[in-house]
Amino acid sequence: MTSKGGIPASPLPKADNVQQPVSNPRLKIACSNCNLRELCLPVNLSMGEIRQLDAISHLKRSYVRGDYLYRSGGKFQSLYAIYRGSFKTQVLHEDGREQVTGFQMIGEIIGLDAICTDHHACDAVALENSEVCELPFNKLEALSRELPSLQRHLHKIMSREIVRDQGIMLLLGSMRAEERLAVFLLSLSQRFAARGLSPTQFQLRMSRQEIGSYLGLKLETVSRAFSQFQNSGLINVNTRSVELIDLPGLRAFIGKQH
Amino acid sequence: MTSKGGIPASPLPKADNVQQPVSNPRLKIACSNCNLRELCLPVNLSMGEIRQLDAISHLKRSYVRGDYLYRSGGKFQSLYAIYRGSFKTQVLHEDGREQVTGFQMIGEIIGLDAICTDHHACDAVALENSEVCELPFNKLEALSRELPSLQRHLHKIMSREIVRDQGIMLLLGSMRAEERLAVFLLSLSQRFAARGLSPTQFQLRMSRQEIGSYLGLKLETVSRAFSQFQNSGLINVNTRSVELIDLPGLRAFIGKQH
DNA sequence: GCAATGGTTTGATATATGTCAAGATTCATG
DNA sequence: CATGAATCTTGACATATATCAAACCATTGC
Repeated sequence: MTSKGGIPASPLPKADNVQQPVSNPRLKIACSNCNLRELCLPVNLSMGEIRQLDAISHLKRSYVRGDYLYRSGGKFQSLYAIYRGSFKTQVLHEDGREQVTGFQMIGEIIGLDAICTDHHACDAVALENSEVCELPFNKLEALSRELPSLQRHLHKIMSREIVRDQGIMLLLGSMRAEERLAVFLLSLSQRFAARGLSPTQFQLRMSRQEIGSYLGLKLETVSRAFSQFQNSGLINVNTRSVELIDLPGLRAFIGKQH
Repeated sequence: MTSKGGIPASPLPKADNVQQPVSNPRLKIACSNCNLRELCLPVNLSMGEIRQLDAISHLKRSYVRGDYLYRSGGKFQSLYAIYRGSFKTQVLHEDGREQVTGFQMIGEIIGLDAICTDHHACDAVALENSEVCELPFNKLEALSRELPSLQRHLHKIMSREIVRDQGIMLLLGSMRAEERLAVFLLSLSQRFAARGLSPTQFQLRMSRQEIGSYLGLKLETVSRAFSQFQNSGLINVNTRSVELIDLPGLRAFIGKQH
């Protein structure tokens, strides 16, 4: 395994959307140990409850680009709250095909796929220097029996993942290439905004090939779609840095015939 | 709303796989009120625990083909365990596009999508005469705080849904039309087998159009793929009745180039 | 039992995306 | 700073699936 627990990550490259634990008031700290946020754990816990949650969350672990957080088939122990950086999850088919099933960023919980069989159903790979906070699932379950609001939040996180996946199914099943890219860019924009980062200027952390895998397209098609948006004046794109110039235009683009 | 709670369903058409509450030993009864099965609720509950579960599950409700079990946007109250028949779930995009996100059959739990927002994120529509057992979610949560094995089972059900959806993403993102149909048929086969029904002979409860929506294909493409399989001697198909002649052949078909 | 309706099959053709290939750009490394 | 390795872009062409259309079949209701 290539994961390097505990080793401090090297400095991040300069970028618009370097994801530091910013103190956005919307993102209240719920777990002082790992600085977990509203996005991953509930805010309506008392200080005492937060301390309980704190007690079960392990120390952070660091990963560099390409490191595996976990691998498909690996034994399930914990969920992970992303504290810094980002990951992709992918499923591999025996014939070598791979499908990126999601990109996860700061504040999101990863590993839910493993609960049903006690073994991970996908790989999770760091897209950049990243840190996660480990949440041993047994302890999380035990604590959520004590704390109904934690229990409900855990259920909501799982349900949200189901809804998100259904949205991807809609995208993969019935949208054209450029619509898929528009949905993808708008979804990133929204997630950055929710974290107090710019919704219109950001760095992509993934390759055209990875975007293509996620969107069910070949990398050339993704590249062409980027160029099309640029030519239409909807975005500015230079390799991995993206500026969304016309958000309403991008939104209007989705669902249009031709 | 077209759902007709409490009205007894009219007699089912004759078919190979009429889904009655058969007493397959693998499918142990876990809830005497609604006769829930291993597939939807845990078997390792004591009689007392089963009685508790029993107490929270409402009486069955009946639906005929086309009835809505719930609609997108509707307030979330309960999960539903399918007791007889089958449903489809679909998400609708404002532009009129629809995507079938799943087909659910006896023993499966439906409604998990609604937990995260307290409102349903998709429609659930009966594909035939069906009955469900309503499980008020508040009560289910409360009881699962008392019964760790129920809690774990609920988590597993949600996690299984996530994994299932990721499988569909792989299918939609990287498989050819005939592979998608093969995966679909094999998945049905396996689910019928798990219910003590024939894994090789069954009636489809959904139209070509619905299969197509689920698989990200047009109905004509689905029809052609059926015909291809028939010509290759892999299956026998006559409108909605299907016989899988060569299961290994179907399996081998998946992942083949061309 | 027959018409009407909706679902299915099949054919001919169009088109969006994939494939292959070359060149350009960016990134990593010594 | 130079070199090589990835990654990205763009073009020409191939192909799988969509679209359009017609005929066929099955189911429903009268």
